[in-house]
Amino acid sequence: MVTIYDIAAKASVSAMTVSRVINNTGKISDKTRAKVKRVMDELNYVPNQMARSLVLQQTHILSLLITDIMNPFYTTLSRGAEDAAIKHGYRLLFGNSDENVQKEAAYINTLLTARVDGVLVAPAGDPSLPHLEKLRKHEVPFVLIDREVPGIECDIVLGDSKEGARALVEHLIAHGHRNIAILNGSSSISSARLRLQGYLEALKLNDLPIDDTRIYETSFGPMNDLSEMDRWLSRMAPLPTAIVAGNNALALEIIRLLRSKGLSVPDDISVVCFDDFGPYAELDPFITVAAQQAYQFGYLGMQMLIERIKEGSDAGPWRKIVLPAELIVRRSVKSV
Amino acid sequence: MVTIYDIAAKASVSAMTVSRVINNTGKISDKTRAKVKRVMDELNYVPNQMARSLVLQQTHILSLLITDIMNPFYTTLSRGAEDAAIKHGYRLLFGNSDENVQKEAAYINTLLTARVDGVLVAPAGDPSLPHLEKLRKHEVPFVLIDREVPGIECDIVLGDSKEGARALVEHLIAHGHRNIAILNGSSSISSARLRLQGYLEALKLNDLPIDDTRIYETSFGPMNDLSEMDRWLSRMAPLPTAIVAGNNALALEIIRLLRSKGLSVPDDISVVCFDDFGPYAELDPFITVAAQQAYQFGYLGMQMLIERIKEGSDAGPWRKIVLPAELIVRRSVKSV
DNA sequence: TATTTTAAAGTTATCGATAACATTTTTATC
DNA sequence: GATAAAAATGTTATCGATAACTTTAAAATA
Repeated sequence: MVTIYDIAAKASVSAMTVSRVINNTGKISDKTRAKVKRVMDELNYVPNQMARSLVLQQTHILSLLITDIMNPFYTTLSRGAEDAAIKHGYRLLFGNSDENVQKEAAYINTLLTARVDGVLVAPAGDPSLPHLEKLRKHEVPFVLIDREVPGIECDIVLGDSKEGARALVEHLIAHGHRNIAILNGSSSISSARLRLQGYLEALKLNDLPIDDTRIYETSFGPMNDLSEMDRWLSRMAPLPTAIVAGNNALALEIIRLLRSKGLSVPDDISVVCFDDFGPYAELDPFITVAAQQAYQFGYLGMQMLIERIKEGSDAGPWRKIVLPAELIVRRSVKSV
Repeated sequence: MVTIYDIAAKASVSAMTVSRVINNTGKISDKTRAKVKRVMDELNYVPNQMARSLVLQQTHILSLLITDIMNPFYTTLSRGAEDAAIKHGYRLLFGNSDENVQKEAAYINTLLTARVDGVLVAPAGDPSLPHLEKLRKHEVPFVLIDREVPGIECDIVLGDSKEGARALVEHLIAHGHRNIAILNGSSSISSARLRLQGYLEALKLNDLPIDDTRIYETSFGPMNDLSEMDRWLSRMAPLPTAIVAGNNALALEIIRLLRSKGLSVPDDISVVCFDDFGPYAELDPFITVAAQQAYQFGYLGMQMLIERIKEGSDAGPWRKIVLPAELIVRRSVKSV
């Protein structure tokens, strides 16, 4: 491993001079600079970021912790976050919690030992509170995306889940649906709660009855037990004419389930959901969705995080960005 | 920031004793161990990985460098790689080169300064050679996935691109197609070259003519210029009855283009492609594909990388794993 | 009880860089 | 040409941990 001392020796200067050349600090004669640079090239020198970080007390690494790397909402969000991070000269450490609070906790411990400069987190849910408090205690700046966690004050980028859900349900009602079920994520997740609220409000405003058997909660993740979902469907008599899915992954699952039972979407049951399918919407622009601005979630969140890091302790008040969702009407809703 | 010295002072022991407690090394009395642990808890101590890495000369961080984080082939692969890395106690730094050699180069420089223990790379193409040589020169173990790079010998996980492409073309021929075009990735990418070879061989074996105007090369990435692709289509008279897309992203693009021109898939033109669509195949199981074992690419590649790191210099010969592709017949091919 | 052995600590140097201060060299000014 | 000012370079301490060696205390043996 080539170090600045090797460079220094071969160029007959001190290590400090080499450091100055590398960082372009202090005053150095052109002759010395050229000589040092030549030796650095010859020896293929690469600075050691560990050593640097140890002295400087900052790593210039940020982290993005998402809950499902297979979900296009999060991959698109990742692109936004990465673009913003790179633009400001940071590197990005990705993590994937799989909607699992334990995995998330382990990941945050790792980030703490790695001394990352900041974290952009889509928390697994309300039980993420202790980890976030741990970050706070260790003074690691963080910004939440997509989900609020009661008990923690911080910068946050949210989608307008309630309004988006309302729009989806109103759309169904406008197409004559009266018997609308909702397949949602866990109520320990703020966005799921708000989507349920939007659903309930829309029903109330249209004087439709609320029926608890038509509300089903499971994981937003992609690995649900379809047989349980199946039992839920069976419990409903009559079947709903439309189902609102709390996110895109759930929409795919319910559609798969319905098809496996010989039911057609939308001929037998209409399905709408939160979040679009990224480039895969092209596959067959089929499902009517409340599309969120995934890229912006990542980009704006990362930007806030970096600003917060640069401000340091003289920080302003917490900021909250709420991005609207856009209803994209496709072919998964039938008029009844 | 709490350090082992703070712990040491408060527990009235030396820093070395604290270090021993943390790492469970050396001999320590139960009483001392308990006391140190208590103080560590009280002060919320978290070890500094930078300092540790500096001494130990290893970071326990691995990196996965992919070319398109939005592509389900790579996100699925990422899951496999992550699972294998975590299983062996490593952390994973993700990177996204966007099929861009410059971006890849920058990323590899970063990895070098971060002193990661190893890298799993899906190289942007043959021009990635210099970066890989740089890794080699700095003795950073790496494993290639999905794409070979002439000039570099290393462990590698590949898909059987030639055979997969042949199977796709044979499938088309079996359905009566005689006029088959190919929309492929850049010929600077080994897998694209092999897919073209498979295509050509299948045509030859079936005594079909080869027509250069029916072969079009662009980027595997998701941001192609459709107008140029459009001009390619226009140059072909008559239009092909079927198109083989070199990967899933290209399939989506050509389908979008065809639809925008009022052409239907498969009624007017059949389309098949390499790589499946992950969970989005559920959206509408529509396109006939040669599906690769994406998860295994990541899992096996990461496993090889970790073995290579642990073996150290007494390494065995380079290993090459070739995973077959599976033809999944759906509804994007019409018999003619 | 004296001596050896083992257990349980402590000291010092080191990893590779940079900050802060110190010194030497060069250039400018009178 | 002497002196001050500025430019260029060097020295030392430090970041937070661990390895290698050393010392001290306790237990085992003669």
